[in-house]
Amino acid sequence: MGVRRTSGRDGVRRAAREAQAVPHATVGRLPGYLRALEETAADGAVLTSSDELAARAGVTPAQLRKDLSFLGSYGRRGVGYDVGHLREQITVALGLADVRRVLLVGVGNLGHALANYAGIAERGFVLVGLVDADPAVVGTTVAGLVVEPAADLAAVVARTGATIAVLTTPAAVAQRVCDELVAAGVVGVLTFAPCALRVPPHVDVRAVDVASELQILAFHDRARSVGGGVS
Amino acid sequence: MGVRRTSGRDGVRRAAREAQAVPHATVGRLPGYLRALEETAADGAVLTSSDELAARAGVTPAQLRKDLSFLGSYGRRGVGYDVGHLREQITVALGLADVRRVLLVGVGNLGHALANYAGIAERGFVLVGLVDADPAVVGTTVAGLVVEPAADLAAVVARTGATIAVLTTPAAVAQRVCDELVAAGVVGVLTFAPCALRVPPHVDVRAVDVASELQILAFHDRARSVGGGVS
DNA sequence: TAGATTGTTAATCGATTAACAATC
DNA sequence: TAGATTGTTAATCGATTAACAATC
Repeated sequence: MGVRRTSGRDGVRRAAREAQAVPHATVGRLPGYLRALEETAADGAVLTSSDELAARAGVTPAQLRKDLSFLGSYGRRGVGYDVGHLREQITVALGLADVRRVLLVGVGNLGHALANYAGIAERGFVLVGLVDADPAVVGTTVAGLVVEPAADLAAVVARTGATIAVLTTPAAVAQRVCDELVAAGVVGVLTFAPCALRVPPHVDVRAVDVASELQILAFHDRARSVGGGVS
Repeated sequence: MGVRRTSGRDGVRRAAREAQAVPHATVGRLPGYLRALEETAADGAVLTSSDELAARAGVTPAQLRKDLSFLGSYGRRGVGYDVGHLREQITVALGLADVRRVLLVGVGNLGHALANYAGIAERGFVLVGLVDADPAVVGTTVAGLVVEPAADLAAVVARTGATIAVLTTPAAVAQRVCDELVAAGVVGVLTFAPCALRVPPHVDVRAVDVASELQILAFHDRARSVGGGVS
């Protein structure tokens, strides 16, 4: 920890080392930059600037340049950024150079919707398996995949080589399923279950809780009506 | 801005003033604390501690106490926190004392799933309207509500008094719909569309992008395989 | 050369952590 | 009183911002 900025020779090894040092907050914004670059590319532009890209991504140009500087120096002063090249660099930085295999556990309403969500396949992932505990759902085909029983979870992970899982089970079973996923070798979990998940340090959890998001919006809504309305 | 800690007399007025000063990061964790308290209450406990509550919420006890201190002094030294009372205080702080009205725009796969998501109603919100642009969907009943046409959006906001909207439209129309929502008086937007939304300063946006979340997981996955595996 | 735009530095700001005095 | 646990302080840490030198 605390790798101090050196004068900066040896290119490749530096890039590899620095990847470790990309701040969390920056990593969280990289997907937005990638999205912005894809929009720019779709418009046919070959070159872009921190001003344009930042505007598209909804951040300040200073923030964007700072963030990109953690990945390397991929722009040209006085000129801007090559859209295709920067896109490639961010793709590599995010680990999307090769497609990641995703397993979805819990094929209820939400799981069903996510399985059919095109954005997943379009942005570097393949859905490789579906698992559910409900016998009425097991065996049905969703998004081109046959739903497999919860009892086979470990086997499905092993067979598919999934490293990332999407968890859309009821909260009551989320921790148990998560433990099984981790034991089977999954290292990233995106959970929609409204409960905290405990995982070992080598596993990464991202939690999306729709009700929590609404509650955060409610706070600001309230603050607006109660407070004097300053800014 | 920058209200300096005063010696701390006058209780009620202070609570109201300080609500303005709750840090963003703290606000983001309050829903988790509320959830943890609800679990604790369900277990029949009347009293809890920062240790227990923090464990349930997945944070450190120091973090939890610091966060709660921004709301006021609702615990008793040497004793702990009264579950019901703290729950009430956080509920009030989040602006959930009275139910917030939510409008959902975009009744596709995901919108359908969210409309039927029980967690929304259970945690302080009422779904008051559904809007979609597709004539095949308009007029159908989902989650007990009749889907209304996109052309009536402003009228639906006015009639229902919705202040918060959930946006599950395609990215291509998200900004336009968002503008209409804001013009109609909505002050909080939870969007699932994979694009940055521009809103005036008095409006709050929370964005959930499933593919972005997966990409963030991919980054850590990659860092794990490339890096030496330090921590 | 003049104008444009990056990459980096340094200053500021906000969040987290740890320790402990207050107090039940 | 002794033990427990909060609420607060101060130190640390990380993130953001703004300005500008480097350089195309």
